[in-house]
Amino acid sequence: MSNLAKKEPSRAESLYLAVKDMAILFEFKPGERINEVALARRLGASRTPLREALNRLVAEEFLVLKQDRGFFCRDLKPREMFELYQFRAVLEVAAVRLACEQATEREVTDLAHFLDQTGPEEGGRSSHELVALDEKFHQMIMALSRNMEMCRTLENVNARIKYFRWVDMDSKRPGTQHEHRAIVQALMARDPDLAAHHMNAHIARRLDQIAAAVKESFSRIYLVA
Amino acid sequence: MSNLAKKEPSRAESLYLAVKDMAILFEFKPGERINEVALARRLGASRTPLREALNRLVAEEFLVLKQDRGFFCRDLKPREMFELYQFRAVLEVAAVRLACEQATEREVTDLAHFLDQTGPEEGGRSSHELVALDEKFHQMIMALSRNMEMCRTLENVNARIKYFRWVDMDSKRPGTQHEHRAIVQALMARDPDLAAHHMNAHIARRLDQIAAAVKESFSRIYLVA
DNA sequence: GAGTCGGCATCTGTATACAGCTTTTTTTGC
DNA sequence: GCAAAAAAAGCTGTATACAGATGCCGACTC
Repeated sequence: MSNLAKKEPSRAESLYLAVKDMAILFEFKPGERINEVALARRLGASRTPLREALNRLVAEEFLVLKQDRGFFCRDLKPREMFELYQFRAVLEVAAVRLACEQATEREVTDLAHFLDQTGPEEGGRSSHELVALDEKFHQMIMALSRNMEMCRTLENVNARIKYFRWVDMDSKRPGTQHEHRAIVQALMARDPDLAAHHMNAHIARRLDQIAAAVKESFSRIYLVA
Repeated sequence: MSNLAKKEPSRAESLYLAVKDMAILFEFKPGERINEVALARRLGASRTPLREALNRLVAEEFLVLKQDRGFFCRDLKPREMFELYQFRAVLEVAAVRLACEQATEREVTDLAHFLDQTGPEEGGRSSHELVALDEKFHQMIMALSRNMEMCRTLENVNARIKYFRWVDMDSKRPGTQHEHRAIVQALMARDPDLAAHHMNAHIARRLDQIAAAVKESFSRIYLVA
């Protein structure tokens, strides 16, 4: 039939995905050293492809590599989380401005539809699901900016703050949906300044809760263990 | 004396730096396949640490990895260059706004001093030197934003467009210094909107020259060979 | 003469072996 | 009994070997 049949990914590739997930979930504790031999055995591969995966994750800032001492999990520093949130705000504000120029009518109405379907408020969803939906909404706007580079960077930032967002999402914050709707309305009106204003308020609102949420993150990370 | 003596970097680390430089200089032609055995021999190492370096560069988008076919040099696509320039503008506009709030008086005057020392206009410098100075100026502002994550991302973007900037710098554009000065003055006045305006104009001015500069880049890349 | 098949050369992807550095444990000196 | 030194264990960083995939080239077919 098809020789388009997707060939299965290399060991290094699947290890990369697996270890990245583990890093996102903080299955490695902050600052913890990663034992290559043990991890390779656990994941059923040898050290060579594992190390290639680990090197990619160093470049993406999920891990840190120390000379002759090996790979370590990144730290979880409040300051770093703050900067990532700030970065996210910068990216998304720029994105929504560009989207005001670039998006087609169809795309904007699709976005509004997406909001409708995900319901007015949480509706019994887990925080993982809620974050996934929230992230999806924001990624859709980023896509409308037509800038793949910014899109890729936002994905990286999102992955690095995801754990944190799960925690943050649990300390309930109503009105998210409402804020999203304000953004879409500004987008429909093709008003970049207004859209940017709403987007910035939406994200910046969380900035001052960061210290508390980092504390909470720590306790969860170590409770799981 | 000191046991702080910096221990020399690992093979993988120095290979990473060496190959990154080669990628920046487009010593690999766009789309070209990289022969690991040949490159490893040329750089005096074995394939294992070289592949670790190459994997890092894939994560940084200097190279592309194709299943069972190896590592390839990134393409040089006008669209991609456009997006990177746009991204750079977004980052730097945000940075200068933050700098208006965050920078100390001392830092701003240092910045002005830096401009003075680098002279009114080029003064017989090579385009490599001019780009280095220009980049330095912009990185100094980025540092004033106090956001390390954005700083790191800007470094990556700059590295990826550096070749392109060398070419662009050659097709002389006077007034750079003047524009820089306008940015610093707005910064001194702590006027974020004005500073952002100047920064954006400064970078955006190049956006429409991109198609031409990419063409020119191609011819240079292949002439060197 | 164009196209296809088969075999050969080349190269990548992975496992494994080993040297050297780090960390831990044990031993020694006081 | 404690601290420092020495030895042992463990782990990383790199080289090398090998299996499997890809791409090339010539022979054969129509």
